[in-house]
Amino acid sequence: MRRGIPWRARGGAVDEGRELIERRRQKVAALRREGIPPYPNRFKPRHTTEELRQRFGTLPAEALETVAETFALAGRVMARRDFGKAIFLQIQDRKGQLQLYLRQDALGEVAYGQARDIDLGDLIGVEGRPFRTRTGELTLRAQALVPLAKAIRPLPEKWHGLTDIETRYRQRYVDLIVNPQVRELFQRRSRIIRRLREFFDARDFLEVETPMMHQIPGGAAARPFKTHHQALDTDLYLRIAPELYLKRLLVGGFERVYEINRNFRNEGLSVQHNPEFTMVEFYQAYATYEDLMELTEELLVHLAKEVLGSAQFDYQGTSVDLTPPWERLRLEEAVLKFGGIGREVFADPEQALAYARSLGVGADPTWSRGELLTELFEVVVQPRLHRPTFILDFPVEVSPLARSRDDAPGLVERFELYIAGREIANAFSELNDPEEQRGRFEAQLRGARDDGLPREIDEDFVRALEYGMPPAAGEGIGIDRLVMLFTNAASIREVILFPQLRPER
RNA sequence: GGGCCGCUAGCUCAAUUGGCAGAGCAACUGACUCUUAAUCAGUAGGUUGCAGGUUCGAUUCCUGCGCGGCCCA
Repeated sequence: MRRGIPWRARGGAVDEGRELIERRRQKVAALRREGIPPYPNRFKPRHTTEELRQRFGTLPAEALETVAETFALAGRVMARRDFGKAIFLQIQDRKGQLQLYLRQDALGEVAYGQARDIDLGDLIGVEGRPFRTRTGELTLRAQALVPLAKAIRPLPEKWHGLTDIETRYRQRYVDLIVNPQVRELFQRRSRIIRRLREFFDARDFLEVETPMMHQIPGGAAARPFKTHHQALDTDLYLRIAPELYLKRLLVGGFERVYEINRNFRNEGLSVQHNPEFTMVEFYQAYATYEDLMELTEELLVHLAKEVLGSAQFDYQGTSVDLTPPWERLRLEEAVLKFGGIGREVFADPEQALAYARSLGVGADPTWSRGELLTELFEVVVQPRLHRPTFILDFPVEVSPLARSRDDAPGLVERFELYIAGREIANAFSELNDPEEQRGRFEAQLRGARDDGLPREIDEDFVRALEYGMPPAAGEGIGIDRLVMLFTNAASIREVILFPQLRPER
């Protein structure tokens, strides 16, 4: 794995701190020699640091002295202050930290001698009674101590901690040990997803799981990851969207479904894009995109209040207010408004193309009006959509799965939700006319540029529509971006436990 | 893919114009039975991301590469 001179440490990712590690390995060997297992799994913690804090956090010292109960905690040693015949340790469990007090006269010489070999980062079990130190800190007076897992690598520095972004992502486990705010962020992410589930469950949606491996990638426009199934001797694609399967379920009679799961897109990485990302996608029969706008307002306000306690919060230095109703702006109107141009520009393809090129959009005459418009939108409008805004009525040629407007067949009943300049959601009234759907797919094939993307009509999806899909509306919400918003994270990598990075060398 | 920035001890960071690679924490030895970034005395720890070039001499200047960050496409 590591190349180069094999007989010397090279400060590589794996070999760093050889001496520090070697010293700790020797401690492990010493424990074994003394018959003390360094990695036992027998100790059962009966309490957490939080329980002690809740029960005794405000109890005065004298009252604490009368507590006869012993407590059993397990945790990681985060700090150590040694006084010769007494030691203070700070241990951390999933709920927080608590100080331990070890005395030679309480533990006995043998046990105390073993305790002196405890290193920062070790996992230990401890039993004892609580008391309050002279400085007022709630502390557990250790009566017995047991090693649970010896750490042979040192933790980062206690004061500055771990700040190197690359190491934080590559070794997220260390990040989580030493950076409490990171732990809290992922706890919040979990809470957001739990509330999301509750929201849909309460509205009689059925949570489902559809294939992650697709024979025909569909439901979105994106380059897929390709893989191969040996036994079937078939190429498969990691899904770029679950849409076509969820709509099959509408056909099957599940009138309200949702799925929270990963999508995979084989495209660039950025502060807003990770190759695998989590979406909630949901479909409701007999609803329109108008209904989903209201549902989305309700959902996000609900989540914000549950998770942040308010519909108003700070994001990256500016305040966001989710109080409905949110602005609704038609796509073309938005481009005209923010671009400061007249309607006539889009009446004339040449003028429109020239305008796009003047803004650095690499458009050419093969682009449809709709493609030009959506591209211009991204450049001219999107970065300036700070307040929550629904962008409505996209061109049909960029929305092959959406239902056309009854009054304007070139447009579809679709919205994208933007908050703080970021696309958060995408929804539409679903196209359920099988003939029209087939026509849209065929038009797509005809208009396909040679960009290396697999092009194939999902015949089974059309066949499903032919059985009759109830009129419906569906929506996808990017969970990672939502979590970014609710955790004030500037990069999507901050809200993904193990973001994709280039291989370490 | 392009531009800019970064990469020095396990961690966080210094190093003047190109002139002896350093500090704090962590570690190690010793002292200390109520500390809170404990304190005190001492010790050890480096292929300065990698490869090449310029130079008497390179952490420093140049080229290429790797990884990361930000911006752009």
